[in-house]
Amino acid sequence: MSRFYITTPIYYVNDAPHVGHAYCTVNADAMARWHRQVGDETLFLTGTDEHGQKVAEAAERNGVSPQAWTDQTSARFRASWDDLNISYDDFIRTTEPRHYETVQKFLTAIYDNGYIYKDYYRGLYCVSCEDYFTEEALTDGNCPVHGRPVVEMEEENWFFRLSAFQDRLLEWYGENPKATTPDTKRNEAVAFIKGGLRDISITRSSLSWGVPVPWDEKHVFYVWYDALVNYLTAIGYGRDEAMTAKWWPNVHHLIGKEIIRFHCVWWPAMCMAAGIEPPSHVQVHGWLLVGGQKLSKTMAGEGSVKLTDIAPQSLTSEFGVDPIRYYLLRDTPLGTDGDFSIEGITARYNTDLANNLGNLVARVATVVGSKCGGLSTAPASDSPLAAEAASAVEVARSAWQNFAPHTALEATWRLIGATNAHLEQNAPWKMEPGSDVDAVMGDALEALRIITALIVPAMPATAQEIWRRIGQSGEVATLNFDEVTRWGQLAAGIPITKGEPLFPRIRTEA
RNA sequence: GGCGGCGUAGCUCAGGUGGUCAGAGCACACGGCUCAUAAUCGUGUUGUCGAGGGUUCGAGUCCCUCCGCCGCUACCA
Repeated sequence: MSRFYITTPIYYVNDAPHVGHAYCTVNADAMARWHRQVGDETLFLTGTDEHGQKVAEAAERNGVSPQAWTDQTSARFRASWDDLNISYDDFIRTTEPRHYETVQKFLTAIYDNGYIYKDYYRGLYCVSCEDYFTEEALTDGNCPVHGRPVVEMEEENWFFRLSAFQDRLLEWYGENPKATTPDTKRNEAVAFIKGGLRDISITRSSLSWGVPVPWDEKHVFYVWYDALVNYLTAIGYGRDEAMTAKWWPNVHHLIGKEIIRFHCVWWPAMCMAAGIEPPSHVQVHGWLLVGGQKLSKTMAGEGSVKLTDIAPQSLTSEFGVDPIRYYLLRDTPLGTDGDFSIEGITARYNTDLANNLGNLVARVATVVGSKCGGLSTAPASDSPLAAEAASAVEVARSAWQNFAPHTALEATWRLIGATNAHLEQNAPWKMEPGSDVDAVMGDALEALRIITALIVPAMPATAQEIWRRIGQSGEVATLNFDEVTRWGQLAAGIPITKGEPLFPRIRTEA
């Protein structure tokens, strides 16, 4: 047995939970569920990032304290994840005492190792924004937000000596080419490092909503520097050495491509500076890009809808939780950008869920009812479906192991297709009740039993419902993947339940 | 500007090291079946593999040029 530690980014509380967050979180959840199925001791971490100037400002605008504000907004993420059936083991908030303690210990270790020094940050500052801008970011030499002149300012900051890690990072990526996947994203990070690393300021003295710098009370850590450390907070860094040693550095950070630099450059360097191993793996995913007609009609008065405008719950309430989970996992391979559209969801729903899987469950139950007295029959050990099932199981296993949910599901649906074909070839509905029908339906039921185990990571609730209908006891998700997917275990004589259609077909207007 | 990627059937895309590599799914057409959510099964059509040139006995697959699209090129979610 091994361990599996997977994380999502912690989401910024000022954002409303949207489909982009859901995409990442559902993928992490499916991965965590699969690893639990194979018996890995699993830790699945998500949470919210609650510091920084924008949060402080939003709280003030709303007339509440920053803590009260983040309490409200963090809860929206929990509600979204509960709705999507996300099985996180820990939900971290960066305003928790445990996080303050770990951040301070971690950054003090870097400080003690000599990689943090005091200097002045110089830049063009907009007084209205209370923010710095680069030359290129200006509009006609003025602040792009307020259109007012910027002033050259300098601020005393603490800096992290990122430049000291350029060679070590390159060496590390040379030895660990799979530390960031897919390769194209790793190449991006490496190219960035090769371009030369500059030191970066990691504290602010202009605001107080952050983790205090232990050796300089006038400063708080810049939000990214506190945020990245959450991955260590959850495993007790600085507080529980045994727990930290147990989970680190074998972690899988699932992130979006927009934050590669922080996770694939800064974060490994920070770990090196603190004297611990860098995270073993960062899996980068692409973005979903909004397309389609309906979305634009319903959600945007004029023009384009952004993915960040779409609340996950607006989708689950219309299509159901498992269909949305399935769509997010199946439609877009992890690592590339994908299209997001209502038409796409509907197509997946009708084709894969209603026609293939749902209909299979229904027709099997009906024929068992009419030809086998409603009771299960035993599968044949030499059924052609046994080989199909073994193949699907093998492909799925390898795919989940390699962060490719869409491949695992594709293989599962090939088995569903093979099972439908098996029924067509044998046409049990034409046969008289007896051993021939029993053999055909035993094979179909057994294939369905294995299919059910295969869809657990993607559609846990649906899996459990099919499990119940085919007369199996207990929770399918708790059964060992390798054992439960072995052909030939279905017992005869168990009542099979027909039930309502699992996924009623969606009628689309022409 | 520099570095990197992409352009393959109507759509979404597979195609390490050149020789069944011209493919899959969806869509479409025809046929079968009627157990099932008008679902399902079988068969089939579509492509000068972005353009041009080169290397080779042989190139989506290597080289050059061009066209088009995209990403990264540093800090404040």
